[in-house]
Order: sequence, then structure tokens, then C-alpha cells
Amino acid sequence: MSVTIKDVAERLGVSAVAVSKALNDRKDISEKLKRKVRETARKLNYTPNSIAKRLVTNKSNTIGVFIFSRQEHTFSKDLGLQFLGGILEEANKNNYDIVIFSIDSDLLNKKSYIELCKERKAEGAIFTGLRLDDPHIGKIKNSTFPISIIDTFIEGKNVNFVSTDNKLGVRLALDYLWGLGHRRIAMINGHRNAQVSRKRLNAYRDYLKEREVYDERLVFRGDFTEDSGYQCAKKIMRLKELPTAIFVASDLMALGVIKAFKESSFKLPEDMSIIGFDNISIGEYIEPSLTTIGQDAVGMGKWSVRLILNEIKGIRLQKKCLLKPKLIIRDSCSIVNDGKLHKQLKERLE
Amino acid sequence: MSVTIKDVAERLGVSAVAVSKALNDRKDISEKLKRKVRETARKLNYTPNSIAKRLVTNKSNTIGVFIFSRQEHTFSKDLGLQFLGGILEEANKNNYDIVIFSIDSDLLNKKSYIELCKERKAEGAIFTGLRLDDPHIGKIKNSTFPISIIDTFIEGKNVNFVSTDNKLGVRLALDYLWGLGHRRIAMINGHRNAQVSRKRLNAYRDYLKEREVYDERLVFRGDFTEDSGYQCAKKIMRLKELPTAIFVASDLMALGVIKAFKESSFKLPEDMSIIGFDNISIGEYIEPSLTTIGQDAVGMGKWSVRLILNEIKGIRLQKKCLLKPKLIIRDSCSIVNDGKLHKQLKERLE
DNA sequence: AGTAATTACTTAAACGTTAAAGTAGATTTT
DNA sequence: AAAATCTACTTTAACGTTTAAGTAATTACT
Repeated sequence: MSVTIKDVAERLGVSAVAVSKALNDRKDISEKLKRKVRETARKLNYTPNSIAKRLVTNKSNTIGVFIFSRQEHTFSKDLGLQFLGGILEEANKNNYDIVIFSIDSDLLNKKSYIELCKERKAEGAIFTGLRLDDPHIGKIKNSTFPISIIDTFIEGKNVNFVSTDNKLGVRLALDYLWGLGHRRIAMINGHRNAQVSRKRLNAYRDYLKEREVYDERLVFRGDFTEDSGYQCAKKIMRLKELPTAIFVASDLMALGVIKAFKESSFKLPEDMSIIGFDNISIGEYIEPSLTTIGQDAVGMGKWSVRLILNEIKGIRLQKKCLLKPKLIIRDSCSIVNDGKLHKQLKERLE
Repeated sequence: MSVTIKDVAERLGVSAVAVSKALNDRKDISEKLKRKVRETARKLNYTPNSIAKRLVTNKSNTIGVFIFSRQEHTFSKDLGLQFLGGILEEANKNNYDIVIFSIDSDLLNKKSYIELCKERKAEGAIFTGLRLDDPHIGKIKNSTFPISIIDTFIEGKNVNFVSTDNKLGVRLALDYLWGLGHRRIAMINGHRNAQVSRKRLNAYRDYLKEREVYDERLVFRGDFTEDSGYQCAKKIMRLKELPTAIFVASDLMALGVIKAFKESSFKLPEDMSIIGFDNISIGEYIEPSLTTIGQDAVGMGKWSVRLILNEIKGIRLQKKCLLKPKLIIRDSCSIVNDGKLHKQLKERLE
């Protein structure tokens, strides 16, 4: 078996507890012994057994992570890995382990997320891509340990919420389109069961109603897949009165939208301005490159960990953390292209 | 504190061991007691403490995972998440936990990967994106527990290797170009410190030498970044005698190559055929869409787990697992475009 | 009927660590 | 010089589980 604290103790002729204390740099151990302990520990190639430590201290230093990255979801392409990167960085920096679970495994048919965490004595859990119709939502609400959920707001004593400021994101997008002269702006939204869909739709509606150009018939419902974007775009093309711009609630759908318009030999962005949401990497490479609202996905990962750690420490600063999105201007939007207005704007912008 | 086996035992007036055995469905416990135990365990909301179990059984059911996804690396865009998906699925299916570490954390300045695993009593470790010049390579070689490394071959008693059959991949790519009539085929390779670079270069060289068209001057060295692809493409454009096709050792570099040629108003694919390697998602969306060699990244993740689990069980079928790549034909390659040959081929293909 | 085997438990011990309480011996205080 | 304090340890116990060994009570065998 492997070298334990006992072996080190024996070698030095002291008690195991003395060794433990020495290694933990406690002040009731002489410097001399500490030095000797460290030395022989190294010589014997001692490695602490974190499992034993966790058992006795009743502290697992573990956070469970669930990334729901089913095909249909926005995250599948890029964001998931960015969240994870942020989570890992912040957790490891604070000496926490990340145990990550596959969502598609049939493990979950037997045990809930909460049970998986409890068995491992995880001190917290992070969810990304959780759907409002998930069967385990109830258990999450009543969790006895801190939880951070990215992008899905759920009420619960121990539940924290991390997201992009969607309202601001939508405003950035619409301000930009508005500034380019667009007044007839359609929206393609994600599916009903994603929190962000509702947020984004509300923000869109409020913005346009305020300016008295809201038109219900210009709102379309996709499901975050590329194909749904494609289908919605087809519907838009069949409208009697075309919009001049489309605000698409995810980049993935925007890819489908672009595809559809290109197939129908629209010239982009002249004939239709398209703005996405997420800033997935593909957006840089398609033609026209996609103007979009960028989310700070790495930051969201970090904050999901921070909120949990704060709660563990008993600091309860906030339950909610909204990160600022930013407008990323590329080539998929142009100044509005309808006669007079077009000309006016062109002059003004020059 | 939480409910333990003891609480259940007390409630039923039996010993804790009896409860443990009942829950583990041992045969020296009566069906009657088993039923009662299960029932009260549920009633009391008992959750097993896996930490205690791990300590006493000396089995952590944990595999450590290290994904080196620094910006410069191919994986950063897509493959990392696919590997992880495969790893998770296979591990969780077999009741193993995945503990994943951030590589950029300064944790690693203090402790080696091996130490991190040993402390947690991980039964195995998986590395992806490991570089040959990594400072901890020596410790990996001498590991006392099984390790799987994706895409980097390292000799070592307990080290398994999972990769794409690169030789086959290169042959698929070159066969395809050859079939389109290309004879002057350049290569843009990745950096020296990636195993796959060497493999791919050797396969490329062998293939062309066999057909007596190898030309050393057509080999360029990138470093897997998009920009390096761009730079190499610029060099290629300055050649006196242009190649008609370029085999690029990663899709990410191929993106840079395409960018460079488009900027110099080459018509793609007519003026230059480009084939990549990896099949990252962006390839589908750029113009022209990228013909490439697809890797079974999810499968690689799964196999990296399987090899470790086999070794743990004492089954030592193989140390090496090469997954079959496949040619993914899109629009970035055309039949060769130089006079006679072009015409001939066109006739033959029609 | 008496011994052997089986059933269904129990008790003791262990896994490697740490927290809490105890204790000699040295040092300081008064 | 006696009491109080401090230093540097040691001993005991615990964390929640499992394995191994033990033991009554029942059943089976000859």
C-alpha cells in the first residue's frame, strides 16, 4: 500500500498526530520537527490521502458540475467549454475539485442530480443548460447545499443565478439596429423552456413598444437549433411586408437564418440585416460574418463558482450575478435599405 | 449532520453492519431485513457516504482528466468538448467519477499531474493535448497507475495511447486529392512538439515519395494556430511554382489558409484545393466549406476510459487504440486546374 | 439423537486522517 | 521556591463505511 502519515511517524519515532500537525504547519510543533517531517515525507514519497482527510474533516472540497449540452441547445457548439474553463479556473484556484457528470448517462434515471452530489458530499453544484421542464427541478429548489445555475432562474433558498444581462444585451442589439435606421425588426426566439428566451422576448417587446413599432407578427419561435432558424427565416421571407432586420436569439439559429437567405439569393447584409446572440466562434468565419451580442462565458463560469464559495463561507452577498454582454460588430448588418431613409442615413453617417 | 447507516441501524434495532450488508444486497441477510432496511433508509432519507466507502475499500472510482486547451492548440475550438463528452459517458456508465483539472491554474506549479491524482487516489488519468516538451512527462512515464493519452504517444509501462489512425487519415486525404488529379500537393504541418505533426508529415512524405512527386520545398511548418496557417499560405503564394492543392494538418490552420487565399483574390476551390484535418464545426460554415479528415473524437474519449478500466481490471488487451478517420467531402477541393489534365479529368469524371 | 452445516446476524478491527484533551518538562512569574 | 504558564509533544477518539471473524439459533445429515 502507499506511504501514510504513520510510516513517516514511525521512521521518526514520533506520533502520527505530530506528523499531521507538522505537515499542516501548526504552531504547537517545533520548527525542528517540522523540518524533519517534511524531509522524511519527501524521502519516503509520502502523498496525503485526501479521502481520509475529507472523511474526518467532513469537507469534500468538491463541486459537482452538470453541463446539459444536448444537440438542440445553444451551448453545444462553444459556450459549454468556456463555462467549464471558467469554472475550473476559479475552483482549482480555491482548492476545490470539480466532478463533472454526463447528463445523458442512465445514471440519472436512477438518481437525481442532488443525490449524485450528496453521495459525494459535494459542497455545491453548478448547472448549465438546465431546462425549466427538467424533471428534477423540484429537488434543486429544495437543495440543502448551494447551487449556481447558469442562464436559468429558479427560485430557491440556496439557488444562485448567473447569467448575461439579457435585457441589456437585447438593448445593445436593438440600439445598434435602430441606429442603422431599422424600424421593422423581426425576432426569432429560442424555445419556451429556456429562461433566456422569455427574457429576450420581453426585452425586445418592451424596446419596440416604447418606440411604437412593435408588431406581433414579426415574432417567430425557434428552438435554438440551426434548422429552426432556417425554418423561421423561410417563414419571414413569405411575409407580405418584409422586415429590414432580424434579431435572432442565438448565433446557432442565426447561422440557419443566413443560410436560408443566401439560398434565396438575398444579398446580405444589404437586403436583410441579421444580428445574433452568444458570440460562438463560427460567427467569425461565416459570410457575412455575424454581428452579435457577446457573452462573457468564462466570467459566468467563474462567478458560478464564486457565488457557491461565498455561500459556503457564510457570505451571502448576492444570489444573482448578471454579466455585461457586449456588442460585437461584424458584417451581417447594414444601414437600412429602403429608399429615402437609406439615402438620408448614408449622408448622415458619412 | 446527515443520516448515516448507524441511524438506520438504531431505528431498526440491528447492527450497522447488518444495514450495510442489507444495502449491498449480501446474501447472508434475510430478505425480510433487507426490505425493512431499504424502507427505513428511504424514510430517513439516507444517502450513502461515498467518501467513507472509498476510504475503507481503498477504491476511489475516480479518474483524473487533464485537458490542455491553450489557445494555440487545435482542440480549443471543438474537439476538447467532444473528448470530454466521450470520457464522461463511458466513465459514468461504469460508475466512475471524472475529476477534471484546469491546466492553467498555478496548482500545477506546485504539484505534478501525477501528484494531483495520487492525493485523490484516482485510479487512472487521461490527458489530451499533452505536449512532448511538457515538464512532467518523466513522471507520467513512470506512473504507477494507468494513464491514457489522447494523441500523444509516450512510452511507459502504464501508459495507453488513443489516437486517430493518422497514417490512414493522411492517405484518405491524399488519395482524394490524387484522384482529383493533383500532383503538386503542399503540406502545412503543426508544431514539432505535437506527436500528430510527425505522424502526419511522415505519412505525407511516404505517400508522395512512393509516387515520385515529393518535393521538400512544399512542406511548411505552422503551429496549429489559424494565424500560422495564414502565414504559411502567404509563403506558398510566393513560390515560383505554385502547388495545386494543400494538405493542412489541422482545420484551424486551414481557416487561416482560406482567409489568405481569399484576400489575394484566388478563386476557391478552382485556383487552390485545400483539405484540412479534424473536422471542427466551423468547417461546415466557411466558404468554401472545408473538405477535411474527420476524427471520431467522442470515440477517442470513450476508448481512453476503456483502456484504463481494462487495466484496472487486470485485462491488458492493448495499449494502443487507433480510431478510423473518415474523409468528409465538402467544397474546398476541385479537380486539378491546369490545362490538359483538367480537361482530361473532367471528361473522365463525367 | 448427536453432530455437521447453514442461516442470520453480531462484534471487533480497520482505512488515514484530524480534533480535542491530556501530560511531562522547561520556563516564567511572583 | 512554589505556582502558573508555556512548549512540544502524546493519547484517545472520531469520521462512516466495509471486511473478517465470531456466535447463537435453526436446519440437515446419518
